[in-house]
Amino acid sequence: MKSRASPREFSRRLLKAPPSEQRDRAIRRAIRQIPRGSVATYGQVAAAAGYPLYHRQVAQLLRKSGGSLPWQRVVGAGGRIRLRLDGGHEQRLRLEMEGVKFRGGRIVMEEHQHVFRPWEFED
DNA sequence: ATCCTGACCCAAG
DNA sequence: GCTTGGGCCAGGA
Repeated sequence: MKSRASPREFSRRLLKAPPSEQRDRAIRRAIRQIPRGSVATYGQVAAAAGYPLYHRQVAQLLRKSGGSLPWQRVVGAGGRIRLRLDGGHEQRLRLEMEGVKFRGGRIVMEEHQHVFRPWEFED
């Protein structure tokens, strides 16, 4: 017999190529869950939406249609702002206006980390 | 089909 | 602490 897919590969295939529209809806829903003064990482948003390996697509979606979402509340792992130049500056200002504190170049995640509640995403 | 590009992530060094 | 390489994935050229 041929070698079988690893557990990780197995789950990856199950979640592979979901309709982009449905995926985007789930991601938007997750982002809208983040309250003022809190933040979540790209990876956490993706996982909360039901697509653990799609953190890059969260960023992709934000680039495309961030205007209709509280985009400033989605940050990089460790509370880092990943947007560059003016964009990054604006994101930081927007967050500080919501009361989010920074230490060095990072958000104080111990205070502002939003914890998603899985059951709020059931259909 | 192939190559390149991201608002990514993380284990290593 | 910071930098890097490799892994990930969709979308556009």
